[in-house]
Amino acid sequence: MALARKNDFPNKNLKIAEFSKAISHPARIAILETLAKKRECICGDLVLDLPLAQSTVSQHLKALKEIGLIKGEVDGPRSKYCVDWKVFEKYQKLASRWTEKMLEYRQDNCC
Amino acid sequence: MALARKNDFPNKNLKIAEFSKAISHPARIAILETLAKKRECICGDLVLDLPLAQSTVSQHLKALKEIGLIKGEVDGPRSKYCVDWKVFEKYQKLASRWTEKMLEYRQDNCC
DNA sequence: TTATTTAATCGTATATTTACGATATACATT
DNA sequence: AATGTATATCGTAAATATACGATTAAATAA
Repeated sequence: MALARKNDFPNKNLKIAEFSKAISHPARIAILETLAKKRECICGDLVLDLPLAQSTVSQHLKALKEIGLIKGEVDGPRSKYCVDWKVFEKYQKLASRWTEKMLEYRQDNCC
Repeated sequence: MALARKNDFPNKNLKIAEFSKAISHPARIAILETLAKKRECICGDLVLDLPLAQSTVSQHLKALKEIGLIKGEVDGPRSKYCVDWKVFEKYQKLASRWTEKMLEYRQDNCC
């Protein structure tokens, strides 16, 4: 979103939007799932898992890293990644609280 | 996402991504909130609420309508919208099940 | 009928996202 | 030292998203 507009919306909503955007692509969902499931924090195995080029996977990893959902660590010639659970949980709570609050407003539709 | 790629990912993940994308913009979050809170399904009041042009709001409404999260109804010269709660709940469940399943994998980070 | 109001759509500009191949870098192996 | 491997980054193309003003269409009000 354009930087100028960011001030026009409440910060909590910006955070929810940010998290949602992170998981708005199936490749990033798959990456998060794989990192969560594997005991060892996978690196280039992700490339093998996904139907995408190495550079594209790297790009998605960078996006996830930038908002803090994953952490990276260099391990010799390769890179390890893992979910940053503290951050993940923080976002998850924000998002699930929002959807639950939404559902509380539920009523018979007027249209 | 490119159409060709859609077959490369599980359908459930595509749905989660779709929902996430819908709420990946603060304007659409605000629209959903407003529609949920107001008894009457608002129309152009949304434009007054948001720091965006009428045409832009219309565009966001269209996006929400296209994936089914909201429904529209013509009421004289104006348009009423409301949340389609059945659809909202369906997506919400998908998404929250996913995040909860993710959290079950939580373990001490290896990096 | 004519004017007004409301909202969708069109045209368009700009920014962002997604994808790839090529290249660079950093470490390991020989 | 030279080679190989893993991965980040660069350059770039194409698609999509976001925003706006102008226009259109449809209904009401004058």
